[in-house]
Amino acid sequence: MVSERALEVLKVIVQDYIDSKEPVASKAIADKHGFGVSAATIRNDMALLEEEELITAPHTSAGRVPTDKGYRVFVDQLASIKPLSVGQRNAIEEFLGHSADLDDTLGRTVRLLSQLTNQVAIVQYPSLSTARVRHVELLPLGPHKLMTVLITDGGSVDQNIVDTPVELDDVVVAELRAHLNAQLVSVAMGQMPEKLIDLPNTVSPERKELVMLLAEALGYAVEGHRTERLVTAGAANLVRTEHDFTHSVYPVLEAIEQQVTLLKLFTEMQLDAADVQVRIGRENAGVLSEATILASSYSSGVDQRATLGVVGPTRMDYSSNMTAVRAVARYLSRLLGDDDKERNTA
Amino acid sequence: MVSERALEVLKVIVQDYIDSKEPVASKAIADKHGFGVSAATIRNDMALLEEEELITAPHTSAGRVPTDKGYRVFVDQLASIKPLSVGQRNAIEEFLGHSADLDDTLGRTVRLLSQLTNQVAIVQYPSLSTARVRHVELLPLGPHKLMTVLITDGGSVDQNIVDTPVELDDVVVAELRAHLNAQLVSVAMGQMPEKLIDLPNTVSPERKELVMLLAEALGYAVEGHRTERLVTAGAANLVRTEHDFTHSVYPVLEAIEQQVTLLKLFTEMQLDAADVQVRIGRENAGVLSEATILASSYSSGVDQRATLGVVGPTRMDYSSNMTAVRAVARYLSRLLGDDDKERNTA
DNA sequence: ATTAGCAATCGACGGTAGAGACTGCTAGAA
DNA sequence: TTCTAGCAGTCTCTACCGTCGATTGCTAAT
Repeated sequence: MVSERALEVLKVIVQDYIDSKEPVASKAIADKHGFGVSAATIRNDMALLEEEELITAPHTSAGRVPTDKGYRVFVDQLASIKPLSVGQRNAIEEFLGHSADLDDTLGRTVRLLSQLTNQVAIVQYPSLSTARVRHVELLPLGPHKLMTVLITDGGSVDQNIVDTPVELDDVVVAELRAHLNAQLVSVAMGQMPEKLIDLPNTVSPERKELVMLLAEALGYAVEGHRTERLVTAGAANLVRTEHDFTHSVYPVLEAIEQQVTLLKLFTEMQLDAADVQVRIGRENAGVLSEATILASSYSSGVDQRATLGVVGPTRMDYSSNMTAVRAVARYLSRLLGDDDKERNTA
Repeated sequence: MVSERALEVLKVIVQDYIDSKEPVASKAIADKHGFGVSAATIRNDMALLEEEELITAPHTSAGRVPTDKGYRVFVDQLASIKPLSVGQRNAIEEFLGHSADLDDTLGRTVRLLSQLTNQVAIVQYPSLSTARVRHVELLPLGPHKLMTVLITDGGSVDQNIVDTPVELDDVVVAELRAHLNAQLVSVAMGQMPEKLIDLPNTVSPERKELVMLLAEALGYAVEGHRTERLVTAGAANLVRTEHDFTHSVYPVLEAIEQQVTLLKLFTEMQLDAADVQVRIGRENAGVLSEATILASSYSSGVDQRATLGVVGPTRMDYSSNMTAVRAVARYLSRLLGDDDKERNTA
């Protein structure tokens, strides 16, 4: 077991190393942070910490750097909570204002988070399988062209254009619209595929073909929403911190762009939705084994949770980044949640 | 003036350098590409080319690399047109299929272009100031909530949610919808702001306040479309080619993410809309002075042109990348153009 | 448990030497 | 003229050496 003071030493090592990017020496610790003991004593503690694999020395005559395990202990037990800086507060305030729709809101959020943390920020679109259809609209765009619009109670809107084989007048369109809404409103997105398959059977035979086309178009919209999606910002930040990676950041950037790895990770992490989750270095498999992921979940209405977070080198400012992620997640929840409440009372 | 053979030598230097990333030596040229002359003769030609500042030697005992000017001559006079490879053709074919709307189409396009060229790909949204309003829709989402939907003949759709101070029944909404369409359909997006300002004056006083809210919401949609936007893909590719930049690629990536630099550049280049435009190294001001931009314009319906292209190091495969950019631009024009034709005949 | 002192280890830096890669030049051949 | 062969000159690259400084781990004393 390591002593109380040894843990303090670990804390100082992590903080100094994050600051300076240089291995931290025993003398530097004794000088700067006193503890009332000499460098030799610090060295003994460091030997202990090394035995516990919490720190490691790049080579014999160098100071020590934290291991993944060391960062883990730091995050779990030692990190003090930094309040948001004035600049960060201002940035969040400025982020307020008109936001047109979900796309816009999430786009702003991800840029905000990237600016606050100086890392790559990632926001997952809410999984809409629990969202419900609020309204289906049909808009004639011409005698043979119809636009379907699918609106959910999450505030998302999707449209598709359908070429109709037969000419449609407004009366028919109005009938179809009424019928579709009667059938589909309040259906959860997760139930939509089966509902849509069944849809053609709910109309008279001569309408069947047409309704199949409409069901197909609505199916695309549903599909586009059930598919998990991410938005990212601040990829350049990863290049800035390139030296913290032993190999190239290329595969990391690629993984971020491909999304699939991160989506898997986010779904895993979301299982436990409490506060900010941290995955450090080798705790992540594959190309992300040199990176740290901070993530938190946010809610966009009842039962709809999604994840947001940042990706960066293991050598990052855990305290302030965790604060930022937490703040943005809460903020976004409030923004989307309030919106939702408003709608429910409306 | 440089001789015919000297130009051939330049061509070989460019091609070899692109391949090998190493300065090209006179002996290598004589060995591989014969010319029926000895390395000494090639050296004489190289001295000439150096005098013309088409090539340069990193140091005394090294081969030569092309200068920006050398690449320029290569592109203008020497580059042979490479047909698309089978793989590239397949990728483009595969890109066919259902594409839901403009966002989706451009998103696929930019990923396609990035894959074809292994560079950062960029697609500009069509400037919609010449697009016209096709339809305005009002959807009641509740007694105090209304969604406005603005559809243009470019196929783009924008929606906003409005909280109405008074309760609205379907009859009123239908009236408003009819009125808005009567006033706004066929108006060019460029004319919309003034039209919208005038809009409240076209209704009875008791409706005025409400219509002002609607006009504001529609205004956001118009604004969102007049604002130039870019989508990008393949940022990781820039990191892959990092060594071709003397300094960090960080500012380059940042400029791409910020968009503003590229938008300016694209607008400049679009002036002359013929074929693929190339800007090499120092021909670009600022942070892009070590990069090359290939761009071509595509049309999305009558009079609506926008730009698309790739950004990469000056040391890139001009022949195949120019072919790819050209092909994708034509392809996208056809995709959007055909769509438009269909609609016009419908 | 702590400390002072000291030997040992290793990276960083600078200088040197040799090998290898090209070029530029010169004198002569086609 | 145009080209070529040959050669000296220049520069990079690599390896090697030695020194310097930083830092540790150990030991013996407190």
